[in-house]
Amino acid sequence: MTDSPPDVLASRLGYLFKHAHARLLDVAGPAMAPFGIDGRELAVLAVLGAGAPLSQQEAAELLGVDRTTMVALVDELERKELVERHRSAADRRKNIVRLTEKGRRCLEGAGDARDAAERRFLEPLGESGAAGFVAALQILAGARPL
Amino acid sequence: MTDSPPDVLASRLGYLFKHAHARLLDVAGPAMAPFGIDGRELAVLAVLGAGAPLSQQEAAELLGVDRTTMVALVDELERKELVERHRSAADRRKNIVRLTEKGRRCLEGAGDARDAAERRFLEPLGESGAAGFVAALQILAGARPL
DNA sequence: TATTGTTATACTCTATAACTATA
DNA sequence: TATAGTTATAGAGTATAACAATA
Repeated sequence: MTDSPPDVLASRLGYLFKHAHARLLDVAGPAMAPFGIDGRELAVLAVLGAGAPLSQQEAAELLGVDRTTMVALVDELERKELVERHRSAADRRKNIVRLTEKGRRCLEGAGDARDAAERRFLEPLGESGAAGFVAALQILAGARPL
Repeated sequence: MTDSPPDVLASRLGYLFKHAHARLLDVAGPAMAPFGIDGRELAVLAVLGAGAPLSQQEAAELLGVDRTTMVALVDELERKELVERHRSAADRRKNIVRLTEKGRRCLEGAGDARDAAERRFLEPLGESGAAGFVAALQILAGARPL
């Protein structure tokens, strides 16, 4: 990553998104590493642990990834014994994906680590600056009604 | 892209960066398409058009891409007749990459189109909100001293 | 020896198409 | 016929290793 980019790039949103995201990964990646998962896997654990039981496809839709991508993601999480597939009794085409006890502990530990990493990442903005930034980002990401 | 993501995701910076960036591409991609280039190619034209003549490696460092990636990028821009390679007389290992007249016109037109697209993207934040957001993003991307 | 550009190669992430089993 | 999961495959984008020309 470039440390001091030229002016022609410093105002380009695409460049700024890419590099800000890369800096976030620099902080959050090592924070989650001790738990043996990365950010995408943590996001899967989070939606599975959030509330109602989900099928693979339902989880994929929530995360905005393809259902074929979800197959590999669940394969890996199952290999790590963090989730289990169960055929749905109501609709035997569906795989209900459940957190294991180990998965729940991992979600909790890695989630806390990632939250702390995000706070460190946002630190340069100050407390109110960080809150305003996240709110703006939620609007731009379409995660919040206008 | 998910339209209304669940709460467990709406506060995650990685998710927000990914989806905000995707929304930006939705707006900026079509805006640049009439000029036959994408955002990465426009970024190359921009650093080449900014000031001093650059070698491939120097341009690659400014953009934060690998020098092997730059080879393919310059190949494509040369095929479109937007840039020209010239062996440096001072150091014959180096390729100085220069904008052609066509490249300069493309930089100007596509640059304006992209600027307008970015303004539309930021519109929901209001004028001062947008300025604050970009300033914060520059800090987080390391594009601006703290 | 080190550096620039280049090629070949591989790896990650993602998407499309086709198959299976269920509905 | 349509859907959920799966597999195979292919396309970006990027990175590593090795080579030729040059320093």
